[in-house]
Amino acid sequence: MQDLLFDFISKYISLTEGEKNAILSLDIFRSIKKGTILLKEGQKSQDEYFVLKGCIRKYYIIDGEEKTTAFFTEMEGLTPHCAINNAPSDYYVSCVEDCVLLISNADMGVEINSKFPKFETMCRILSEELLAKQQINFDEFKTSSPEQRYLSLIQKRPDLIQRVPQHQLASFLGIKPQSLSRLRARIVEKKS
Amino acid sequence: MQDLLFDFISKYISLTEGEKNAILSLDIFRSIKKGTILLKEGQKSQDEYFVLKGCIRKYYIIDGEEKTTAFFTEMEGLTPHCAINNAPSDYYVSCVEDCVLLISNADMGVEINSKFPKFETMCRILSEELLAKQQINFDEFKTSSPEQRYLSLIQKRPDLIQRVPQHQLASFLGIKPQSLSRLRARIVEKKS
DNA sequence: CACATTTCTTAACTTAAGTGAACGAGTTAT
DNA sequence: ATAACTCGTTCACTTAAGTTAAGAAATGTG
Repeated sequence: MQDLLFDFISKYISLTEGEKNAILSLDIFRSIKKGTILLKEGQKSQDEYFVLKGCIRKYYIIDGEEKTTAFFTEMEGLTPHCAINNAPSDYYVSCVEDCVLLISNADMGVEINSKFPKFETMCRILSEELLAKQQINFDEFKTSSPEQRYLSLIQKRPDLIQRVPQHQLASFLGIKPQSLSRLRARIVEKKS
Repeated sequence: MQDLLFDFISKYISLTEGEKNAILSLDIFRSIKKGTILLKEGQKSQDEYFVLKGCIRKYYIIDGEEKTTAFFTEMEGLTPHCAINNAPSDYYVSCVEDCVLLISNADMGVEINSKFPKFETMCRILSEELLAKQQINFDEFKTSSPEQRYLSLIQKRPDLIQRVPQHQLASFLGIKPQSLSRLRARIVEKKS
């Protein structure tokens, strides 16, 4: 499981054995059961999550309804807004499946960044990459219809459709579960 | 105009006179006329844009139609995806108004980051902040209707509604210009 | 100034998403 | 084993966005 992490890091920077040990000594690997809520609305937390295995989701509760806005799977990380500005969280984070996560906090980040400057370089590159990806996703979302979004999701993240409940996918696509059902039926209809 | 930049930077890190001069010596201030296209689809460019004054917009041309997905105004920066992965750009960037911009490129970034490590720290913090803001925006977009989005835009960026043409705002809100007109009429109707 | 172009609005019609309700299948709890 | 709950689907109905077209207002150009 550690290899997964170091393989990922090696795409960005090279680590010595000493540096690897320094990271391992932080002891931030966590195995977490499906359904566990990692962060609740209103809560203040410094924790950041990086998924080594499994899937976590971010959701709001608006007028009593769950609105899922993002999923994070293998080698994707979530830094909640509340960890940055130290304000109460607006949303929840929970495990869609049994997970292995890296759970780090800002203090550890500061410590490791000051010890290993190249770590900061990696974090900056990662943020910039993620930001660019995020912007492309947002652009695609804005410029397409729910049906197009669903078809594109089938292409780009086919695993999500399997591992995530439909009603969570629906709000991820910006629509209601009933609309997703109908939309799927419409697509099947068209094919035939 | 330089003070605008240094005031902004001072929110994140403190600069010595020497460092300020090093930045000024890069000579990256540019005055640009309204309507100028800074980046075209298909073009490869390393340039990054930071708005000191004015407004730039990012748009796609899909099936012959302009789809505006983002505006950047004072103290906001755009690092096009093509500048990161060195691939042809998917979109256009143009000036909505006469602008004063900082136009930098990746090489200059590398140079200044290696000379002044604290600059890299600022860039990382800026990316992370921007990423978090971006995610909140995306979440809001997903969880609300076009009408709610428009009302929220009036609250959060009232200037945009004044300085940007309606049809560009429409695609920014994820709808057609005609729908925005109708939606506005509907809101006025409700008020009375 | 007059002409062309762009921008915004309105209208009628079509299409798709939201809403409320009901149903069956599968799961969990008692 | 039965009851309670969740989840996905379907249906009928409502509401709003997409589409096509037309015209008015504002802007830019020769």
